[in-house]
Amino acid sequence: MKSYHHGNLKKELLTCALKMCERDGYTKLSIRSLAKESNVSQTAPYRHFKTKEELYAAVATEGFNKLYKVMSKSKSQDHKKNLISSGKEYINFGLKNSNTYDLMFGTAIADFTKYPTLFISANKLYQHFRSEVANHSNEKDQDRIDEKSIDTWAKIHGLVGLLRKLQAVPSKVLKIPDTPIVAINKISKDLDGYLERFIEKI
Amino acid sequence: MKSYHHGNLKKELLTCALKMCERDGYTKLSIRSLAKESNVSQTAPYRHFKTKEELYAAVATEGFNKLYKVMSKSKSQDHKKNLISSGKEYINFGLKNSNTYDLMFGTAIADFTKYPTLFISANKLYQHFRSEVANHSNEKDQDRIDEKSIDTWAKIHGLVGLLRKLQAVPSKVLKIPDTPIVAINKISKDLDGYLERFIEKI
DNA sequence: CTTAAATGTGTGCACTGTCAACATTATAAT
DNA sequence: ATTATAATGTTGACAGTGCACACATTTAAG
Repeated sequence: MKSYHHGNLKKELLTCALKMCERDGYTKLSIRSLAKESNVSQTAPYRHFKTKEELYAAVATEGFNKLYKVMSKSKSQDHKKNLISSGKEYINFGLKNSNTYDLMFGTAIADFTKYPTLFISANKLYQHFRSEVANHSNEKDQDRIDEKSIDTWAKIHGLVGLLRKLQAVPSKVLKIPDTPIVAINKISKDLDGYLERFIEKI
Repeated sequence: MKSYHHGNLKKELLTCALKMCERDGYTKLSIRSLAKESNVSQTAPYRHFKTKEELYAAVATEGFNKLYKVMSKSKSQDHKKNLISSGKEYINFGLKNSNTYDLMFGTAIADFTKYPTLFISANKLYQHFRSEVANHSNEKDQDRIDEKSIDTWAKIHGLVGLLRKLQAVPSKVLKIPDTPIVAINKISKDLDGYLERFIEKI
């Protein structure tokens, strides 16, 4: 007994897309398969997302919100602890939700300022991160805080990129010497220690 | 007067793919359009690249080779100069050839160890980079050299990712305050100085 | 010289994003 | 309450995609 109008299709499409995207990667996510999974006709999603990129943007927005959530969990008085926790959560998110992470930082969405809600969510994340860096480094100069924030972000972001490469590789490759893979693997074995040393240097 | 057999199709396909990929991004690169651009039938490329991913891998390999080339240009006695030059070249490559860079480090090629030539090219690049880091930091402990290399690489790699986001954004966005965009823009304005400070800390 | 391998073409399948025409329902205006 | 309109759904079509198959032509090996 289903009615012609779904009632809450947009939300259902989004949660469905989120799931599919994370499971199979955003390149595999098609509007048609999404429609099928939501039991509507193949063009129904177009009433809610004008293009595929708009759908991507919606998924990415959700991703930023989730990341923001886990990164603002730690509310210790110890600023260093907060930053380390955030770093861990960030890396963890990037590794566990690697397909979504890709959507957030990759090239699927060429100019993310075209999607205001996405832009806002991304900014909110940065501001939180920035405030943590500011608190930890005890810096007052705004330009320096900005530089340190980008600095730290770039490094963690890059690290996620490299660690993800490691994940994809078959384990026997770890035995081949003089390879970035084995170097990254060493770090990944003691990620906590690495992070600690790294935050120390900020 | 063209003969049935092309003669050197594989090479032509590759250079053509390289060009198309850089111009339009690898997502727009299709085997069919590649075939058309090379004036062969739409399935001819399959004789040389079993799958699209294999084509991607070939393009990415070329990318690693090019990057290696520009990064090993500087052969100064001053190790710091070498490293800074490499860093600049790396970032420059990532920004100028951003679509190829994407192919090299993104998710288009899930497991790059599946393609031996690609794997080798990537390793060669890392080894060069690592030796520069080793020379500059005057470190002997192999594990530390590895950590520092990955460390530095991650940061530059992450920086490229962030800078590319900046490139895509319309310039008026730079006026919106409290945005990572403006922070990144500040760094990009004085990339040389930033790099100098950053290498110093290694 | 024959035969196998390499490299080309053509056809077809299932899938994709997107559009236009149309059906149904919810909502706002009278 | 009735009606116009906007929102939201469906169907069908178009051009483009990756790839598999059968077939043609050329090259190279025996």
